[in-house]
Amino acid sequence: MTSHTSKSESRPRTSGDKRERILEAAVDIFAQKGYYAARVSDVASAAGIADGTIYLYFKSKEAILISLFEYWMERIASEVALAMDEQPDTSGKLRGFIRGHVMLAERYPTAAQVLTVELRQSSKLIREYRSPAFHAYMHSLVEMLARGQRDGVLRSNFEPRILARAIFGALDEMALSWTMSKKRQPMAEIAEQLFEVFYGGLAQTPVQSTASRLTPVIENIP
Amino acid sequence: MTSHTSKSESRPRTSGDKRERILEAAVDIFAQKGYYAARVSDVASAAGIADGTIYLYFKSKEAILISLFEYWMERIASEVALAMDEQPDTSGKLRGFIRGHVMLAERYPTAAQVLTVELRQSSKLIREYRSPAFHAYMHSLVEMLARGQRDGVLRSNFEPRILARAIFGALDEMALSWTMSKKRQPMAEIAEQLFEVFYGGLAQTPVQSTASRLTPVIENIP
Amino acid sequence: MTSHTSKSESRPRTSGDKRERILEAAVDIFAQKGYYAARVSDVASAAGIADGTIYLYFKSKEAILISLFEYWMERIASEVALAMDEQPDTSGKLRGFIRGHVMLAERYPTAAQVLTVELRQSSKLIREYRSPAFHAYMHSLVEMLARGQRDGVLRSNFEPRILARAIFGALDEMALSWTMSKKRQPMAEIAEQLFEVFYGGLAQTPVQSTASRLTPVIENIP
Amino acid sequence: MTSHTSKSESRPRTSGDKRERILEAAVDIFAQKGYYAARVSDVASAAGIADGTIYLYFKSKEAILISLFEYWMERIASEVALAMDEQPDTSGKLRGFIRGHVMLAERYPTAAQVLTVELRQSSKLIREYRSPAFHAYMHSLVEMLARGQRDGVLRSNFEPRILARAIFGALDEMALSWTMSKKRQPMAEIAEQLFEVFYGGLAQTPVQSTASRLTPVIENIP
DNA sequence: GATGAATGAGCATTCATTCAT
DNA sequence: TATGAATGAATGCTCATTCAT
Repeated sequence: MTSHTSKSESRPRTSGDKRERILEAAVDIFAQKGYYAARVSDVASAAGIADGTIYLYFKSKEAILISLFEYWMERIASEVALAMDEQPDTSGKLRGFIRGHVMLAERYPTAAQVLTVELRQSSKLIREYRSPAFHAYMHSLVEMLARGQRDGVLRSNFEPRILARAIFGALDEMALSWTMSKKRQPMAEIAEQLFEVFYGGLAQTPVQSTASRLTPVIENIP
Repeated sequence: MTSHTSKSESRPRTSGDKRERILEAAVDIFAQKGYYAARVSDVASAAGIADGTIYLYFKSKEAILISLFEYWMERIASEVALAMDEQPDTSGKLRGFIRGHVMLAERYPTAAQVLTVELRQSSKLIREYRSPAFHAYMHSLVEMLARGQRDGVLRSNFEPRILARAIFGALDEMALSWTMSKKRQPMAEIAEQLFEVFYGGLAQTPVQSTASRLTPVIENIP
Repeated sequence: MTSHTSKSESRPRTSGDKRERILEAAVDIFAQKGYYAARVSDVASAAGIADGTIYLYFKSKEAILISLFEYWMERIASEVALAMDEQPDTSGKLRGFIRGHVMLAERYPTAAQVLTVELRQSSKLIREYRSPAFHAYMHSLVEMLARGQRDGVLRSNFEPRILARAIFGALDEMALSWTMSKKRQPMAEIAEQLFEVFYGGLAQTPVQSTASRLTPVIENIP
Repeated sequence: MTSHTSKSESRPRTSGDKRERILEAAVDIFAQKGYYAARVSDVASAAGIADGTIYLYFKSKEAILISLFEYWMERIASEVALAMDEQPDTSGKLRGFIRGHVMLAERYPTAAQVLTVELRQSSKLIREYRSPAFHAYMHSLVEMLARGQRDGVLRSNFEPRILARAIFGALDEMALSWTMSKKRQPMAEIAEQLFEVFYGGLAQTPVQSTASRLTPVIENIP
């Protein structure tokens, strides 16, 4: 996925692997018109190929959407995995996770739009299709929270699966409202606010944002 | 909207105001099949009326979806407004807000499904249509957070508009994953976990869930 | 049919026999929108009555069109019959016929429009329905031409049925193009030109239009 | 356009350019059922193609009618132009014009039926659409009459535009009533009668059809 | 592989007509 | 008589998918 993915304009692409060109074109077209309003022929001409050629690479229109979902969820999953791996402690891992997710949306707005808006509509996708990449994504978040609890860094009065989902929902909504808004605030700032609130709520010892803190020690006193 | 709204089965209804019957039928049908897959005639027969009669009450299929959105956003908005009004302090208001939203989804699962899944798809709705009820909903949340900050109860290092959106995203995702899951955990429990995390992250003095706390006093020391 | 028949505007009528009000409204509406594009409810509201009431007076939408046709063909037939009866000789009768037809169109343009344009479309009307009034109209013209031939005033080298039809076609087209045109020339002038050409072509001794003529005297010679 | 165009039966055609096949099928179907009663799928199956294929060649059902009109008006226009060009004098040109028009109707009765009956109905066609071919047709007739007047062959007491329209109306009606009638008289005879009447009425010196006459001499006396 | 003409199932919407009041 | 809410049959057009070239 090259940088021109984020262009909402849809001129024919003439280089690169065909399957990838179709996916790139599809992101743009789906983001512009929405999945249902988008025609397969729109995607084809944006990709600079014939309509029929689409079907040499994808089983159906919906298969394009699913592939798109998998492709981007993998990117997000690996992005957040990387960000988490770089950090030794739970605090850093959560910050990395949030930043990773949210800043990928900043880098690829059209993709973010498709993921947040269009994906919820396809009954097949949401109801029947179980995405491996999405599960990997959720799993790494759940695991991180659970480990934090085991290590005593995070409180034990929440269920990791619930909170992981809530965090995902918050991040997803952030990405959505950000792509929809006109005046876009830097995602790094948004990510920091979210991190502080979530970590503050999840941790035994909440961070004190920028200021130095004495409280942690005391906090552990029951 | 009576309790049978939540039935996913679609036997013809034979009583009540016709416009309302259409809306009730539409929730069921849209939840079952998804908005795009649902046919107008499905809605009509679920409502026990002729296809053409739909158009005496709604301009188009999409108008049904919009009406549905408004109807339920108003319910959610008034539900959370009520729950907040009953509580004097920010803590109680936030808890009421979260519980109000999430438990309405528990009571009306099909409606929740339509709101969380189907509504994101209609380009008109999300992109062009600006819902008064949704804005009222967001506004009350933003205001509550802002007041909490002014009162010194909440930290000042977050922007109410950002966090309000994040909370909404989390609640929306909770409603979505809850309606999708097989074994449904009581929403009250989920709500409590979310409340504690969010309030813990937002407040100057985080709650200590069940246990007694000494920390608050100390927390205010910079 | 009162003079406001010719108004293309369609405000509700509130007086007069209901059946007649429906016909008056129908002429206006059909002339404005065309028969197929016109809704029965348009006619009803232009007539100031409820939709269903139409069906107390007419069997169907098409029945309105047929009644309209009969009503106006009778008017045209009686108009031209009157004009012919006032004249003793073939020449005068033909002039009366032409003037009668064409000037009725001038007086009732919307009716003329419906008769010339809309009537040809209804397959039932043209193909299955045989109008008594239209036949009466054609018959009087055929008879007049035949009598002219028997009297030796008109040439014998044409078939009255053929020429009657041709004259009707010419007059019908005159009415049509007149109602369609912006700058409308007085029908009296048009009628005179048509009369002179037709009579000139049909008569043993053609008229000499504006110039002084000696021929009239001769015309009467068998 | 091959000769089977005139068959009113509508068996699927399997050869020839597809656009032309659609037009041929449409003439038959429209003549049989009328434009409004005809379904697009009727035309498609008569043309031996799928419904959707129609829309690869025509924008809409109405576009077929318009194309039909243009196609046939061009044929008529070129037919009468040819017939007129072959004749040196006004008399011969008028005869050629009348014969050309009327005998084309004899050769292509279904097309004649569609042109005379169905075309008046489409509001777009008659009211909004201005046909180039129809104007060319009328123009050549008007010019011929005007030239006749300038040359002193035709009388000057008529307006070419008016009489051209009247002649067209007469010919159109001839075509219509001929296609509607059971026992069809040869169009050549009809054409001759019309020619004699019209030329007799238009000319300074009318033709003396078959029999010798003495009147002409007298006629010329002012 | 690539094409793009052809396919034909599918559906929102209209509107003449009915009938309970 | 008069109403007008309700009906439901009818259809032009779209567009994902196929397949002969």
